[in-house]
Amino acid sequence: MPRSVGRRSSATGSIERRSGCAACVLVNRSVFKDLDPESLEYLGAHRKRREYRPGQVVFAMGDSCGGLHCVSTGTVGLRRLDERGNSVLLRMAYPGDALGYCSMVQRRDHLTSCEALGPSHVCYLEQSTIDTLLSRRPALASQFLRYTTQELDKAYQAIFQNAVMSNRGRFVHLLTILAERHGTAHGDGSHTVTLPLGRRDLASMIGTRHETLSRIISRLEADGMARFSGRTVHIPSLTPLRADSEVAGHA
Amino acid sequence: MPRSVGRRSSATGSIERRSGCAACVLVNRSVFKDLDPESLEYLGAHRKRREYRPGQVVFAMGDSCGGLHCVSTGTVGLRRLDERGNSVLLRMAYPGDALGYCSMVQRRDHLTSCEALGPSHVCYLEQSTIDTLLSRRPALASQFLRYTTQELDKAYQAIFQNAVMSNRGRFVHLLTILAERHGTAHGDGSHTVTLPLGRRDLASMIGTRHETLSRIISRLEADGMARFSGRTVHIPSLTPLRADSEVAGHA
DNA sequence: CGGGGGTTTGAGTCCGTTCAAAATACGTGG
DNA sequence: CCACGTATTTTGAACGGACTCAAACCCCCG
Repeated sequence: MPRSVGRRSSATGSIERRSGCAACVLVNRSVFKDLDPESLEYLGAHRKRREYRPGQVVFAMGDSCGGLHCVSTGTVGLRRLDERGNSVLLRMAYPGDALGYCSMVQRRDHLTSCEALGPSHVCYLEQSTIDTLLSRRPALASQFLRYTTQELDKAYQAIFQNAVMSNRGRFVHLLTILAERHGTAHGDGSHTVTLPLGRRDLASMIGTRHETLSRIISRLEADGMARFSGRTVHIPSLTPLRADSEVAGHA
Repeated sequence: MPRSVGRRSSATGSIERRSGCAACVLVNRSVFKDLDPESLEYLGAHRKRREYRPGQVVFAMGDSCGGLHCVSTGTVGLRRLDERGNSVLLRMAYPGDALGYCSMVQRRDHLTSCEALGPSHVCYLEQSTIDTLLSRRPALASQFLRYTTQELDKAYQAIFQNAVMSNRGRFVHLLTILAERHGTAHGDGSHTVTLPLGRRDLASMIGTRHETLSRIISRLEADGMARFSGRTVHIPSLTPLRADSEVAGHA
């Protein structure tokens, strides 16, 4: 059972300086962003904050959902599995993102599992805490609604692009997104990206096999669009990548 | 501009017998299902109900979103297009389903277009009407939240299946879903389905070309799993279809 | 009877998958 | 620090599937 840090305000990380969730909320743009100080205080007093190492499981498919998770630092992934061992990384979540809200709202067991992709901190909020806050602050429900509809739009966009783009186009598109999140830009417009995922998970995100992804990567290198070395990618320029994912028809 | 029927309670259809949305709400399970009679009355008084013929557009991508649409009768489709003429049918909606709520919640123009797939009735509710109701009945926000999270779960499930299943598996799966909605069961376990879509849209829903879909259909007929004649499908038994979509690995 | 859209079929090519093996990176313990 | 075992990634070859382009077909409607 996660316990650890709790509400101690004199803890190590700089994020612990301020009590509760105030620090998170200020730097990020979570669903709690417009909450008043009193509610934030309440939230901070009732959260359980826990550290996760890469690969560690936050919750698993089939687990009962007793509340809401919220990413504080790091990167986590939502994964779905089936009986035959297929694994797909459905979504990546970053500080401020909520996790497990579908199951919480519907009072149902988790349909996806969640694991840390890098060193991360994830907070946990009991269902009762959220319910109390929702009844006291109706505006919070609107924020949740805004958040879920944004995610829904993203999901539909992903479905559309999966239907319309080629494997290569999908990967190039994924690469540009990852570059924005995990890349550092250099003066000459080139970027260096440290991917938070292995080949298998990258392949699952574009709906193909890791062998196929390897060949796609080879071709990208042959075209001079990127150089791959393990999880490190060097991209001379994002422009041709974006152009590629725009044009890339179905085959 | 849609106008027409409005609040007249002595109109033609049987659904018009009861005033307002009460009839819709009772038979279906819309987001308004648990609303009190007074609110339903308010809703019914402020809705604009309109009839659509097959192919007619309810709203289009880029249109400003001034409120919420709700399917009353029939079947409608949500479609997304891109610059190069690609068209994907993202979702089908049935009586009780809400449309355009993402754009309404986010106060943004529509990202998808919506058109009637068969003869349909769709109601329109002004943003202000929904806002008033939301402020008077906070429980309505919870219902919306439940609805959007359900749709989000469906979307993720679709992404997962697109990533994991073959074209044939995806189509068989789609076929079983359409059979449940649009099929009539016979005594011997066979079903007759009248598809509400043409081949092109069917193909777009599984992310392939209509030529490829034609060949998939040929193979299904060769396997004796279904007989196709235009938009009419006869399915001897759903059992082998379900088994097929379970097993069908990626290729 | 002649469009015109939608659907099916055909041939060729490319792409993606499978199975298998080699190469590389990684973590552990000696 | 190196050796080792393990997991991941890359590459190869063969097969099947899917895409493109194109033509024929069908059906509904004017």
